[in-house]
Order: sequence, then structure tokens, then C-alpha cells
Amino acid sequence: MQQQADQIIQTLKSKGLRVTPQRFAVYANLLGRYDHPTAEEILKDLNQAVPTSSQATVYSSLQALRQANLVREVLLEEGVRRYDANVEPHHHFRCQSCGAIADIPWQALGPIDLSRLSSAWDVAGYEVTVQGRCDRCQRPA
Amino acid sequence: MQQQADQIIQTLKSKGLRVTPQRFAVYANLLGRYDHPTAEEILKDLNQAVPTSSQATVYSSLQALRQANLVREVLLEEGVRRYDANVEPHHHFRCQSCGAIADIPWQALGPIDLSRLSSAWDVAGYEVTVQGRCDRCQRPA
DNA sequence: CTTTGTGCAAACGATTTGCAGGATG
DNA sequence: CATCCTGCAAATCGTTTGCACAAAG
Repeated sequence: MQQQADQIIQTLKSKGLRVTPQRFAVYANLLGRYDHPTAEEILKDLNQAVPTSSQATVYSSLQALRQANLVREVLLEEGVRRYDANVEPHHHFRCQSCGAIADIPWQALGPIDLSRLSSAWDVAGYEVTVQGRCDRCQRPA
Repeated sequence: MQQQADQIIQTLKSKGLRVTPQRFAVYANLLGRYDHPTAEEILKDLNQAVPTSSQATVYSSLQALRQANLVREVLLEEGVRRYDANVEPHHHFRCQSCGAIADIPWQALGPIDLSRLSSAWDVAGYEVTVQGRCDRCQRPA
């Protein structure tokens, strides 16, 4: 636990970010969950017991973390911005019925053949979004 | 031209949508362009010469068209909702520097191997987003 | 003639901003 | 101690809504 806190502090510093309790809390929260929360959800979670961060600060922390490439935005739903502390390339699964989002490790999908794409494009990367029904949503009862 | 207008009217009717000048205009506009405009861009385009539709109507037309599955929403940029009259399955290319979006026909990418995915998921479909630099953005000069 | 769509303006929710005081390196 | 961050409240942006009138089938 303490180890991990130090680790997070080092990461923030190495990116040239000042370590404030609020920024730490936002990043730690994001590292500890895999449900790709929205800014509001992070805010609510952080202030659940004791108020620790204001709304404006959560937003600005997310921006700072994003610029430092420690956090990325995930856009799979209409008008909803979600955040993810996993910045390694990976794919996403989205449940059409409950909206849950899960990461798909890069190696879980075979490589994609891009050779037939227009040569006018200088391709930098790609990402797959898989839609379907998750475990829990498959049984109606 | 006239042919196409009749065609659009038939399509709208076949989906049980009333044909109003505004709704027609929104759909025709979307069918005639390939740049995946936002609601605002459609509105501006429609009212360029003569005011034809109000903001609220463009939004509600888009909703009606979307429910009729004649139009879909495309989400590739942070906080921006774009619309596309191409409802066939296809992939997207997005230029990282100018933000332009282009369709990639389904067959232009080889099939993807989903066999290694968690069997807990009932997969309904997938879509690939390719990032890179478009033709025009490759020459800095 | 019944139902649905339109336009206006007000309402809304998520995100951003300005600014004064406080914490960080 | 200079710089950057926080919190508050007000501002902003895109989208939605309520309602009276108009148009579509």
C-alpha cells in the first residue's frame, strides 16, 4: 500500500507534475478501478466519506494527467467521457445492454491486415471496439 | 436529382417517418456529404442561403433518423458527436492532425480473429478506428 | 380531423473559466 | 518565494424541453 503510494508519487514527479493530495487521489482512484469512470463518478467516489476534492479540481487533474499521458479518455458512448489509467494500447468491449466497458488486451485479438488501406494515409495505430452482451446481461431472469 | 429526392421520400416513408421539408433537408444533407458533420455544421449548412430549419428541429430530425436507423452517430473525438448517413458496417480513419474522418469500407480490412476473446461475452459486432495522418497533412509546407 | 413536427425561448447538464487564497518544490 | 494548484461561483457550450401553432397523412 505504502509502496504503491510511493510508486504513484514517483510516476507523477517523473512527468513533471506537482504532487498534490487531490491529484494523487484522482490518479490513485483511476489506477484502482477498471470500470472506466466518468469525471463525476470519480468525484463522487473521492468525496464519499470525506470531501477531498472539488469538481473543478477533478477536471483539471484529469487534464493534467492526460497531458502527461498517464490517463486517457475513452469514448464509446454517446456524449459520455470516460477515463482510463491504462495507457498501453488495448481494445475495448462494450456491453450493449448495461453499458459496461472492459479492456481487451492487445494480444487477445490477432493482428489486423492494413495493407489494403489507402496509401494516402500514414497510419499511426488502430483500435478495435467490440460490441455485445456481457456475462451478466445474458440471462434475462 | 428529382429521382434522388423521390428516393429519399420513399426511404423516409418506408420507415414510418412523416416527410417534412426540414427532415428531408437534414437527411439529404447528410446523404450528400462524407465529412461526418456535427449537428451544428448541418444546421449552418442548411441555413446558409435561406433559413430552412431551426436548431431544435435539426436535433429532433437527427434523433428521428437515428431511431429509424437511417443515420448513426460517430464518436471519435473528445466530446464531439458526428453524424453519418452510412449505416452499413464500416470502419473509420481519423487524421490526428486535422481531425478529418473518412470511412473505411468493411472489406478493406481483413477479418479479425475474435476466437481468443472471453467466452463470457456474446459478441454482436466490432469496428476498427485507424489513426494517422491524412494525405494533406503529410506535407508540412 | 388526428397525430406529429416546428420554432422559439427557457432549461439543462457537463465542462471550463476567473480569480483570490493556499500549497508545492 | 516564485510558481502552480485549489475551490468557489459564474460563465459557457451543446443539447433538450415545454408549449402554442402549423403541417402531414
